[in-house]
Amino acid sequence: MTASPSASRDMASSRIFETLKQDLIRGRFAAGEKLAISALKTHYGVGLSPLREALNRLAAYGLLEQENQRGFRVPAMRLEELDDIAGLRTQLECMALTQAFQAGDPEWESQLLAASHRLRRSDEQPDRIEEWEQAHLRFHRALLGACGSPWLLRFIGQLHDQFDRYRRMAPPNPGIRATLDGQHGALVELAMARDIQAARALLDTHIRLSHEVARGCCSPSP
Amino acid sequence: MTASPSASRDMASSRIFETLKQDLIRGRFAAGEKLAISALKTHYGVGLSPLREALNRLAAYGLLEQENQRGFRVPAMRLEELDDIAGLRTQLECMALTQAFQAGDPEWESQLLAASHRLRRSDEQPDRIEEWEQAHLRFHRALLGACGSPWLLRFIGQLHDQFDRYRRMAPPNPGIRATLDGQHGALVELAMARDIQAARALLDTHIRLSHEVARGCCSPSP
DNA sequence: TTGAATAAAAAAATCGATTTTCTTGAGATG
DNA sequence: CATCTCAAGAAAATCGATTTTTTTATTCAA
Repeated sequence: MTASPSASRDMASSRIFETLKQDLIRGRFAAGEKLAISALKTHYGVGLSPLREALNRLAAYGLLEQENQRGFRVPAMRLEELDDIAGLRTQLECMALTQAFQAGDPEWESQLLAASHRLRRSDEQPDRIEEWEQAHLRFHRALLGACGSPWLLRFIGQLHDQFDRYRRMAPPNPGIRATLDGQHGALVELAMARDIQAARALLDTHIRLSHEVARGCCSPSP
Repeated sequence: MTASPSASRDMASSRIFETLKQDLIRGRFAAGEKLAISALKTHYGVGLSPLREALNRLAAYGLLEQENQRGFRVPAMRLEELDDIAGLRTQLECMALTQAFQAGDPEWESQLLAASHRLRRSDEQPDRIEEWEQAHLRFHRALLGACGSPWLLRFIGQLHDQFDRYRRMAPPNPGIRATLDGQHGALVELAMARDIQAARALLDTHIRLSHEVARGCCSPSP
């Protein structure tokens, strides 16, 4: 039973893709920074070919920009783009929520309860940020997972990654954060009751509030 | 003044990406087919590295599937997926249409009229399919281009490419096609009048009708 | 005949080196 | 003093060869 998360069965290009993706979302590179390919090569200990393939995939995904013969660059942080991402995310997630409520079966309810429980546990461990991030992402995926539209879920996931790049750059706001944490539980209750109207309103508020926090990404963190 | 469309200033990987993308949408590869990389290499006359980078980008874009250590495969045609693509495309395009009508300025109107005119000209030349396809794509882009959301436009473009792969595989239907052609002109009129309600209804019908045609992709063409 | 094991062949992924392109800065020119 | 030219250096893109993995073909045992 081999169950390592980043199995070495995967290709080097896939492994470095996932690693770089996480590092980009976590903000380990400066916004607007030009990536020095040979530096990445030595830093991550991979060859040139798999590295370049990963960079190409990330560019197609929207987490990097490729300039003509000038390599790759981390996209700049633009408040205007964050607003676009957040607004569209709200609309797509509300759309998916409605469909998930209509199509959700008992298995979906179970998965949602499980994801909600894991997230609540992570809320209590403020030092384990990466675990909370994973639990949070999985919760939102579980909430909408039953919507029945793979393409909608794909786009929502892509927007979520983009959004998180901004949110994780912003200074934390414990007050708002507590509110957001509570909303996760409330969303589950509304899901069980299939209260579409209230749930849409709450999800809208939830993303809008998170958007407000993320908007701090461009101010200096004191 | 050098103005070639596929300038050789571009990297080989970008050129082969565009070429392969078009060939995939045009259905030059069988659905489900496994791509023989060395065959592509000789057929397109490119090296291995730029080719693999292009394949990786296409996989991230959704026009290819990458299997773990087994290369790349053309996605199968599944009616279920076409329905997903068409349904989501309808919702996203109607969303963008509303925003474009609200934000559209005189420049947008001009571009739309120009694109509409080019498309009507292409309608009259049934032998030049590729030119019509380009004019058609540009018309739909012009219609929604003023919506103000780059991410929404990105997703719509991606869905349009996916949709076209199915539509171009389906046998043509001259009757429906004539109706669809007429709807393009009607959409322009409604755009000029900023009649959001009617335009949304018409765009919905337009995509639904095109969807019906595309659904023929899996039947044998007699 | 079926099924497992394995060796040969084919294909994919990766590496190391080369070619091409961009960037930088010194020196020439107006 | 600003601007231009061009060569040296750095970086990116590409090529050819090697390594790894999968697929196919074959043999042997049940």
